Amino acid sequence: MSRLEAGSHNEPMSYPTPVNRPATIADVARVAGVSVPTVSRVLTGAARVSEQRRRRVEAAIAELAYRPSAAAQVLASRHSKTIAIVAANTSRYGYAEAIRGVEESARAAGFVVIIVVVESERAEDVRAAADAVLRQSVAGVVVLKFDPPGVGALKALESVVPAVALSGIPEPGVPQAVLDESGAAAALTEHLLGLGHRTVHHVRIPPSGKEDGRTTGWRVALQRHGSPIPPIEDVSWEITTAYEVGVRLARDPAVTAIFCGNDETAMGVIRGIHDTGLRVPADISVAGFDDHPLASMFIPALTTARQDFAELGRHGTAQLLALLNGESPLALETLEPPIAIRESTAPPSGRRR
Amino acid sequence: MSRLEAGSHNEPMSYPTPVNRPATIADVARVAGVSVPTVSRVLTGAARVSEQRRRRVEAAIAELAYRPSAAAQVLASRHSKTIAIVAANTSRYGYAEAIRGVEESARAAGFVVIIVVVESERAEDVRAAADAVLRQSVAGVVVLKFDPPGVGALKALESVVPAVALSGIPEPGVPQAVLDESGAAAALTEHLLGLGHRTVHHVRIPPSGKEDGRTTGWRVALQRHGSPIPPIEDVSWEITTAYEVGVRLARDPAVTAIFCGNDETAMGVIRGIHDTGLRVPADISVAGFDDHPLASMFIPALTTARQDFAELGRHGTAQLLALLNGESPLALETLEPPIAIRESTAPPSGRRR
DNA sequence: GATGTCGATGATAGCGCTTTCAGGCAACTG
DNA sequence: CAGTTGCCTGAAAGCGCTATCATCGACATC
Repeated sequence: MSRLEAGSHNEPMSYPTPVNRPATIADVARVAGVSVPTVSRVLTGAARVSEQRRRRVEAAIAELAYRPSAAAQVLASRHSKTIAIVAANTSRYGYAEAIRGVEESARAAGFVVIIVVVESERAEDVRAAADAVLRQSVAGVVVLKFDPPGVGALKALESVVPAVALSGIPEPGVPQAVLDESGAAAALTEHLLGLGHRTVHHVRIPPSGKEDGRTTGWRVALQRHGSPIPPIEDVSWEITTAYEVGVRLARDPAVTAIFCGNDETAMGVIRGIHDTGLRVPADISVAGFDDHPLASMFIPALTTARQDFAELGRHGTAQLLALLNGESPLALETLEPPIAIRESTAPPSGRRR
Repeated sequence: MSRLEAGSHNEPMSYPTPVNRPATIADVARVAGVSVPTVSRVLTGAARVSEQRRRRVEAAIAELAYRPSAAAQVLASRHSKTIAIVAANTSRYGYAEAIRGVEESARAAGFVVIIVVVESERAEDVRAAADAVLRQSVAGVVVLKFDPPGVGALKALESVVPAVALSGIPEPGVPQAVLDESGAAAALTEHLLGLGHRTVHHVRIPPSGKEDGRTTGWRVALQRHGSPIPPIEDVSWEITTAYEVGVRLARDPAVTAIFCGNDETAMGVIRGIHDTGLRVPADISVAGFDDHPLASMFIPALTTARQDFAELGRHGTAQLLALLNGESPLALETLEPPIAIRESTAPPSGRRR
């Protein structure tokens, strides 16, 4: 540590070099007895350095516990090793899992992740998020395009910074990884229809745009079967709204099968049905979506579509990294969620119609 | 935009100023007809600028869609506006909620959040996380000290960078926000004992250290009542392990009440009990912990302790911000989780002993 | 009228790095 | 042995900002 003071001869003598100032590249160079650029070269591998000097530099780095400043590196090299995740939410199941997937892949590739929340789809919130991203000089962005704020953020960023979207609906444009929700939603609806239900009601979670893949798949399957299309029940992310919808639907004798936008909603709906005295699936069948970790523990275990959000995040990140490498990645990568038939769906009882 | 080229007279004429290069402070200064430091002054508010110039600068900023580079600001000012969240996991319920709380408060205070995952408690993983944090020149860190990796990361960082811990056990040392788990765990255990159970079994989730607050509270309550202390059942984060423990405990006729380390585990345990043909709470009572959003929707609804992780995150962040402001915050801030008695606990049936 | 005082401004010097660029040296040519 | 090569190396410049300092009027003071 005293060696850190070696270069301080022309500093005011009043106080010595602060002992805890983190070491800089100049400190390393001094200790190793080489020039600053040489240290930089061993750091970045930009050019060859003689074995002997490399060793001295590495020793000095270890001795000083030196860590290059990311900020300085970005400034000088104009290359950033951070990527931003832009999302409207960070803690709900699908979101959190997707973020986990992105973080894992990013870290594995030596990137650091910043997380930028878009509060709403209002222009000012979208702008605030975009500003935050752009000020950070990130290498690229992964946008969770699961909802209107996500859509807005993507629009604001796609032309300014390398971006990939994670989404539930394939769409031309930006590179994206998509979990094909509409196919799985249709399969689930058809499963219910195949059980003998005359139609399937739908409880919709806040959609990403005009209509999301889950709702579309449901509608398409009903149309294909010539089944009537009942009015959609909307819920918020607040699970009690699902509970209330469950209570309401249970009171309508025409309801025998319900397809819910996600598993949490399905659990709320089932609980609502349960509290009216009806049974799932004996009286009413309920299907969820996502295969939440608790879906198979719920009583009854949920019939649902298996969505691997973490995998989605990993794929998206891989695409972004490819993009940054100049490889032009497939603009679209689709994962097909398989469906899991469990206990919450069964043939209609006949007691209802 | 042509004004951007005003300063490029001595550049090679071969190609014009790249049109999409983001504007720098120098561009703003040129367009506004002021010096660079003046622009900096209106940006940071570090000194007064005449009304007239301030307007011109603001107009130029808007015209050029200028956003100061965070990296350059950090480098020049030695003050960072980013804080790091260090955590072993980002997507499990308590973790995700705590992260959400931190992010919200940080954003409200104008900070950007980077997320650093400590893979395990192994020295190399801890070091990797600490390195990542330190290279980013963050203003401070919030460490989720919920598990051994978190404990390790905190140890590695606390003396190097302003840090606060989020935890379940009050501990002297670093400033921290704590959810007093042991009190709530004891209350839950006492609730079960009060119902007439001879003792309470415990299913432990991966603990943060030797023993976490949930386990301690349980043990203390049993001791206080002079109840026998049954061997602890351990589960991993994988919910199927909880299921298996449920099956196993159901087969032991001595088991009439179970206190689980968290709600997900409780649901797995209940499902396991259910699949052996026994009923909760009729045959066995089960209590969870956390008040997961699904806890009240589960059938039976879970008796549990209400933990507000997001609030914990907000408190921790507030402490960190105070610390950064030089105000020395309370080194310890404790939130008391109240308990919620619901359907999954009841008096013993007498059919078991 | 000479002298301070003060607020607003710009010139200048870095922050900690990477990136030219030119030099030095050894190993090859012919 | 002069004339290339080619590889390492350090000097110097500069990334986009902020901090420090000197300057310059305008105004107040004696």
